[in-house]
Amino acid sequence: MTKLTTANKALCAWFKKKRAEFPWRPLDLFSKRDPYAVWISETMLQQTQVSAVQTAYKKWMQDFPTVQALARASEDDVLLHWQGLGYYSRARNIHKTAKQVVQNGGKFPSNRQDLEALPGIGAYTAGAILSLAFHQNEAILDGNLVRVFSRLSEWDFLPTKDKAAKDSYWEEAYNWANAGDAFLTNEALMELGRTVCKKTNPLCESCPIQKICKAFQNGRATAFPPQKQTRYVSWIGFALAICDSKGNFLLQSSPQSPFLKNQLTFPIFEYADAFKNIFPGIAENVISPENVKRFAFMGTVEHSITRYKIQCRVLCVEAKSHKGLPGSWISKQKLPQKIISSFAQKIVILTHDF
DNA sequence: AAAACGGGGAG
DNA sequence: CTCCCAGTTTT
Repeated sequence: MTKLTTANKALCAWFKKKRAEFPWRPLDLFSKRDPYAVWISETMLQQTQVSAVQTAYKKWMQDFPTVQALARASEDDVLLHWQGLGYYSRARNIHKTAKQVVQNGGKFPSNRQDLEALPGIGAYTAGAILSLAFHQNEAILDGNLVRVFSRLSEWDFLPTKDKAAKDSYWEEAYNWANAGDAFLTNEALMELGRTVCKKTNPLCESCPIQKICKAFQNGRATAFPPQKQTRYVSWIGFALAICDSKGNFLLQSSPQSPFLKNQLTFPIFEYADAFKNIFPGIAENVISPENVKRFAFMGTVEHSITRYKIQCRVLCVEAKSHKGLPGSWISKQKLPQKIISSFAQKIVILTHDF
């Protein structure tokens, strides 16, 4: 019995005993899971913390219980179910893939290549579906496993460093997947990373695989994996909430914005002088001064989107006519269902006093 | 290889 | 306030 096999047994025993209950986890640990449910939960969990996903997942599965039901739904409805999770391209890709899967007979592919050809399914999600749903010994690699592997071997590099680095991590992931039942091992490794082998304050004394962990033995767990530097960018600008006399608001996608590029929001601009109390000249790119009936500054919205720290002044404008104002005119009551992002929702609130 | 993509929550 | 989190796609 190899060292890894022994460690894997300890890991899985720990997982069976200590695992948390989640809506996407089957009561019977050994049952094969519905590939559709695995796909939805694993995609929701990408870059999103477990606690934030639970409510959205339950509602989703209630309203779209099968891939067929999802394929039939409207894009607006799908996005609405994704509200609050962020990375909305994930929802659009899911919708696309659902239609594709139904088109092809409603069965999910059961091999890596065909799965990864589907929109929104990459190496991680494909491995998750193959192992958790089909019980194949396929590997996964996510942030949790990277942290665990980095500490086990004291690897001072991330898989994003270069191809060799990526190959090392995936090779380790396959070693684990083949050490026992991958459907157990994969989830156990993620659970270990989430609850024990944490980024900060790791609980090494309760770790079931501390015997094979180099970083633990050297008391250097928190030195791994190496830190990646993120730099934040401050973004100052304003949003135009343009309405007509009946209370319809103009929504556009704002391609010149560095964020929320492909979704319906208020026109937004980066503008260093956004805090001057005048009608900003740049607003005239959207609406001509002759078409302005009245306008008012409503306040400032603060929000973070990926690396951008946003300070956004909100300017409400009543237009005399729709002429020369392309986009979608949405009634005030329907704004909350048409606007997906939390950022734009904050703007909606400020328009109430206009 | 690097940047883009969202939001909530922990510390 | 800063930082992190069950990745994928595009540039």
